[in-house]
Amino acid sequence: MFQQNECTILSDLKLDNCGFCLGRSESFSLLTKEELDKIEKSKVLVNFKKGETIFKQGTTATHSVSFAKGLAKLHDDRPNGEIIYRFIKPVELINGYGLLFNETHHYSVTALTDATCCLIPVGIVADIMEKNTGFRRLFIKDIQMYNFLIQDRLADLLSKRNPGRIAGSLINLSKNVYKTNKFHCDFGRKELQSYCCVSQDGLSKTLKQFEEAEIIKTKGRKIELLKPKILEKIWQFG
Amino acid sequence: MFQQNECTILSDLKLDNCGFCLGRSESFSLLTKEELDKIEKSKVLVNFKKGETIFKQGTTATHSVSFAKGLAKLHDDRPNGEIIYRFIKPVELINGYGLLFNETHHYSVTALTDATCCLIPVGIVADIMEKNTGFRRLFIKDIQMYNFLIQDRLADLLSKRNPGRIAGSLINLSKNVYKTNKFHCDFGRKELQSYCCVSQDGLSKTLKQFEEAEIIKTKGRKIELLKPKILEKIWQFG
DNA sequence: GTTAATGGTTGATAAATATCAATACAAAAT
DNA sequence: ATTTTGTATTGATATTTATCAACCATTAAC
Repeated sequence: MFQQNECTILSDLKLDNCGFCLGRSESFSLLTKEELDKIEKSKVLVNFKKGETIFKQGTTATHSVSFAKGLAKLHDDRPNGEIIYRFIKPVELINGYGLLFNETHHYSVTALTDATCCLIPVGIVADIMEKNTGFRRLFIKDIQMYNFLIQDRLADLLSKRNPGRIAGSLINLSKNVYKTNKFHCDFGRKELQSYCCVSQDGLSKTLKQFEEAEIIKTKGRKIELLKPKILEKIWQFG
Repeated sequence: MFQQNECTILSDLKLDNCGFCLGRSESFSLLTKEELDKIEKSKVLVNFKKGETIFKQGTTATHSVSFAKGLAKLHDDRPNGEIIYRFIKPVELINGYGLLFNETHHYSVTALTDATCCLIPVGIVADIMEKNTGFRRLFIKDIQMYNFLIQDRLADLLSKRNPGRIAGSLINLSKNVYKTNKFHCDFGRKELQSYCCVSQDGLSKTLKQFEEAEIIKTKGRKIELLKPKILEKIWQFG
């Protein structure tokens, strides 16, 4: 099958047009022409270089962020080190607890590649949410879904040991982030470790074990899942 | 200071009157007279015996639950065992992800003592949410707050070892559940273990260590925090 | 009062994990 | 090509934790 890459789509739809997000993010499809205009006028497109902070936990959530291009990590910076809750890819709205709970970001988002975000002032979004019931429902549902996914992943990690944690994380990367069995990570072992919630040396060792059992193949940042089904089993049983 | 117990309050305010919840749960105070009437007419008071299931994860969330009397555990039944996310005491609304995300309960709630709940059909609540903006905001905020607390606790447990997990859990029980330094648990070690995310033997041993260091004192289900500040330190540092 | 049953504790053992230091590797710079 | 720098791996060691089986305590049943 013919596979369109990110760049083609971007040049087709023009990134600075809300049609871009419309075509990708469900909740935006319920906005009226006027509401879209309002967003179009108030939004700001911002480019981030690889490694740059998109926003930081503890700061005020002034904007609703639509992630349009690149890859980012959503992480919680804890006293004992960072935990990566999830990876963010286009098009995803990043509206954690800030928008509906209090005005504070409860985690940080950092670009892993050069990235582009569309920032919409929270006031505008709140306003539209107030008036457009359909949008509101879907928008809130969206936020809740992402929060639930995070919570569920944390509970999963908490109830498993290293092999299970790493197996599950690799499956996640393959299924939900890169959507292929053979992918090149846009980040180093440090990030993979924070994502799996495992020590860095421990990660290396378990990866080696998987490799010796011919379940995966690694070369630098390239990872290939040779036997995804066995990996699923390891995930399940611990 | 004179301390009123649960029973006194109940007989004063009459449990089957919405005034009871009104006096305790913030979001209810923003309802109009008509909305309260509507709830009053459609609500059902249900008594649960100790150990009974209030609702079970996976089932459809047909009601919004206001927990009026007793103590309950909110737990996630996972393949590897249950995790207790939090304890529920009067008056708390239990509206996890079910109400705003999909119609399914994502965790179970079980009574730890004899308990009374007020069940309000979700349709009624959704209806009022639709119309009453102030209530909606506070109600959603409430749900988000509880979800965030759970997420944050999971991340905390995940980043700490046994002593830190147990210290943190004891502090939580003392500060947020029983609101005193010397309390009698309404549940056994099995539950405490699921709450701390630690093996049962491991829990015993760490409690013993704390006791030998004269940080706590235990007698059966009675626990007294002798040096809460040291406990806080243990929590912080792992 | 004795017996059974349940729940909690304890010590010994085994497994898993983190940590440390040394090494290997890869990428970038000279 | 060679050095330099940052990153990744590896083996040895030390902690930590779970598990198992035995034991003790408390309560319930007879």
